[in-house]
Amino acid sequence: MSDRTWSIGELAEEFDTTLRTIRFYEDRGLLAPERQGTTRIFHTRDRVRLQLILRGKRLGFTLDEIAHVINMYDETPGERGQLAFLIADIGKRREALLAKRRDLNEALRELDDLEERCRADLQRLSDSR
Amino acid sequence: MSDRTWSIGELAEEFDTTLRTIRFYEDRGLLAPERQGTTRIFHTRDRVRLQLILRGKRLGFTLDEIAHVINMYDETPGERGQLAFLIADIGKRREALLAKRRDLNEALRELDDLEERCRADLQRLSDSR
DNA sequence: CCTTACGTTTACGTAAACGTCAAGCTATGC
DNA sequence: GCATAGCTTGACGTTTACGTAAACGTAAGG
Repeated sequence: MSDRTWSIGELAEEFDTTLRTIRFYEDRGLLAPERQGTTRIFHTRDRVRLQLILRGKRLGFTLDEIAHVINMYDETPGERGQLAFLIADIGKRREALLAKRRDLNEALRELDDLEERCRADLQRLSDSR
Repeated sequence: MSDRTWSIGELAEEFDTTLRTIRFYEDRGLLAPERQGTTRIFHTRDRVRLQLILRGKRLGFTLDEIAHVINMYDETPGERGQLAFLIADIGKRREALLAKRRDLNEALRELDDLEERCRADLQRLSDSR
């Protein structure tokens, strides 16, 4: 597909992060952009990985957890046993995400309750005048 | 309601956290348990707050953000202007949670895709033998 | 009376995730 | 030909969220 490439600055701007952060992710082995001399060249593949990383961060995962998941997407092994392991791993990851979604939905419900109470309070203020 | 109380150790065990963590939250003003002498006595109110804090953490919010939200639940002001502010604030919080849920659902979808690919690979391995 | 369990404060340590210089290379426009 | 913009690698600093150790208080049980 798109064989466009990006500089580190372009990616930082696009995803509202910093050069330092992107370099840090490379240091941690989460990214491995091409090099032309010393300069980093990011391909679509790297871009996608960066998006995965940042999304993981927004969801409160650590970089280690994120690295784990990213490698799941990467290594897609051909061997039988490894595939079984991977599928089991996917199950665990899904459970973690679902747990998070339960937390999230609960928080949303409570927020709705709070707003309702606020609106009721406002109504009462209007009525009593 | 329940006028039961808890020791710091009981709460730590129940929510699978540590004494240090709970004390730290008190230090940061997120909890303010009763004192009998120097010993902390936690009431239902404190317990609920602790649950809120831990859930917030699981969702990747900072303690500052969590403090903000907790205070929203607490201060429920009676005045008109403050109520309007609070409602606006609730809107922002909700948007943050919804954004997080979008991220989450996307991650879940991709995980499903990956699993499907794995199962297809397994199937192919079985077929070719 | 002494241990054991549970609690307390104080204070320094630490891991994660970057921020912030410093010092230097490189390519392009004027 | 030189300033400017953007990139590079160190290396030390900072914030957040606790961990950990020291030194001590308190209440119950054998």
